Amino acid sequence: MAQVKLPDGSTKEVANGTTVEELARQIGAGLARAAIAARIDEQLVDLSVPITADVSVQIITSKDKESLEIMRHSCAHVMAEAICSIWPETKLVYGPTVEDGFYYDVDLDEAIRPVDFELIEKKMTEIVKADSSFVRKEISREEALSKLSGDKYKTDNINRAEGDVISFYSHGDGFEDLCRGPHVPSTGKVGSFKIMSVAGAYWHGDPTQKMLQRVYGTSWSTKKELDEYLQILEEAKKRDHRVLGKQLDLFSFNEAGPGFAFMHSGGMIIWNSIVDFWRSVHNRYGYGEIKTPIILNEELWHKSGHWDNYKENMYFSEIDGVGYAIKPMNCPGGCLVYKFRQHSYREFPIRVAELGLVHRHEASGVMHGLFRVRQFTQDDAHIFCTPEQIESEIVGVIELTFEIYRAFGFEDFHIELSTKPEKHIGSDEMWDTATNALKGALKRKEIDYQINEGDGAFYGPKIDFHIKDCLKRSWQLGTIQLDFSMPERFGLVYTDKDNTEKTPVMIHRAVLGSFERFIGIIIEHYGGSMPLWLAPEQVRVLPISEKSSEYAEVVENRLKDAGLRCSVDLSNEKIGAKIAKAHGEKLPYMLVIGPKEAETNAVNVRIRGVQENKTVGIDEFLESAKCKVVDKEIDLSI
RNA sequence: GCUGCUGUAGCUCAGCUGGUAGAGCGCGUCCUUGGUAAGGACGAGGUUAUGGGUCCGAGUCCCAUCAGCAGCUCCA
Repeated sequence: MAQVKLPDGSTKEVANGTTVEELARQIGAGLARAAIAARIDEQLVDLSVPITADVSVQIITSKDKESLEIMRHSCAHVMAEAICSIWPETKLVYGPTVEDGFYYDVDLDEAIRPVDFELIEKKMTEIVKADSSFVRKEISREEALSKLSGDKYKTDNINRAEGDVISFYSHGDGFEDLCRGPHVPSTGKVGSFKIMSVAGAYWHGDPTQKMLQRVYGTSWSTKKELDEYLQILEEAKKRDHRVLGKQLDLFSFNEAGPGFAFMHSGGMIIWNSIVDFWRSVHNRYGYGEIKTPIILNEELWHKSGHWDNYKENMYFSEIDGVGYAIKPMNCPGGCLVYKFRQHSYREFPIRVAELGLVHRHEASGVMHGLFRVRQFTQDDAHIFCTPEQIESEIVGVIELTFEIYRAFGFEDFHIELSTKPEKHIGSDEMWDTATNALKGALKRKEIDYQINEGDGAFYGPKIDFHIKDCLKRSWQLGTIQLDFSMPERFGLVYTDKDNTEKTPVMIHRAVLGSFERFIGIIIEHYGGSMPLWLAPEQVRVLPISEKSSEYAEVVENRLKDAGLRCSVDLSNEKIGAKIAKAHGEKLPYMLVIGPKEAETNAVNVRIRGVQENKTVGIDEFLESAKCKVVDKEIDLSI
């Protein structure tokens, strides 16, 4: 007999060798029906596992979050069988679960196309209907290796697996796959699924290896959950900044310059509003602002180390027979400005910001709307200071960064610290000092962070800031990078207290990262419905008919005098159509006016997304709107 | 850069196995002068991404180039 401890604290005695499934049945028929897998002493196992000692057991049902992963993994096996039955020459590689679903990498010369998904799903449905059991078989590592000796992918998987026992799972007639498990008891329990997409993926993520086909699928406990998930995907699609940018006439791309964004006047209003805010904050934090040239002599880039470490991403040109480079970063230019005159320790720290336009030749396949472009504006800054000042300067940058993020409603951030990469300049000692300074500042601000070993820039370690948008998607924005080597390379010095020349420390930092990308992020974050202070057009006056054109002009002038961005819709349309059009353009405020309003110097205010409307005096509206702009308020209600 | 898919009117898309382009929205003109999420009529718009090829004939089939999309690798 074995003593089984259950999650509610109770114990149950069962015969030695009782399977978990039998245990579930003894507890209750409902539980047995709902059971997907189990956890024995912290380890996830199949229901068919026998209990042979005193253990604690938790039966996992679809209510537990672990079940979804198990289900999806099983679903991946079902998909693998379906693919193998359609294309018998398929070699299976690896099929894990991912967030929201699973994929299976397969080696198959014939391309699987989206039109084939239906066929795969049909085959899967047959396998699910058969409801055949998942059967686990364990053999020794040696046996497994000889069994699969002809299969380089599975042999590789065995070599990567831990332990001496290698397990296989089979279901139905003949389908078997190397797998750690656990699995749902039978193919009928893989949930509601859908094949999502297919794309190429290198074996082991290594570009020198064969390109495999990665088939993505998703599965959920119920059809309803699957439909909800597909619905959310639809919603995210509507928020796509590439779609909204086109629809709202904010920016565009053209074949004439792949990866180079064209900012339209609407997009530039958003841009300039952010710049105004950004400048005011930087001014308050003691930054000066400079602007350095986009094209600089190639020699400079040899000196900075970019030629050796970043050449493949740079654009080059020639002027009067002399080599020039288009800047991919602003720091060398910043160093030249520093060098323009002498500096004393008394001036330190010197904080110099630059909205620098940089060009980087990104691989053609990685471009993505405003998120990944070949030309972008960094909200860069370089701080020159003494080693003693590093920590407090970093603390200052962190405070400034958080203040800016909060203005856009980003409250959920996390920080990552990246250390020395393989390709780097500077001594190990330098790297240690720099890395410790960053850690010190984070400790002082009591900020938790994650460490990414080997992920730093070639000239120094860095801290990266990540934010989460309203759809809980994470984005990297700001970065702080310590640099002890660039000042040395450029021969930057300052005169210290003891009247000797010393090399300053240089801190590179960006808060928003790239203006282009940040604008893309906030478009998605706000779903195109920009807060008043960022909205390209803030108010539109909608006269009921031509008879009110004159009063519309009066209202428009009042709005313009108050500094609000506005227009009047004088089109020959009924009021309903004008409202619908303004809503489509995501106008924050619509002021409906007719003879009634004209009589009392009033406006009837309609707010974006709100059905009810309210008549107020012009002055009252202006006062409220002006305050909302100044306070960067998101709520539009008056 | 790699793999796969896509490219038709300003936008979103239709166009079956090859037989000389179509809708809705938008745009223009006119009618209508209206009270809160799209009134009506008429009309203008396309070397079907580009360049080759097969064919009596190509939006449709084949090849190349360019661009976009989904991923992979890389990255702000």
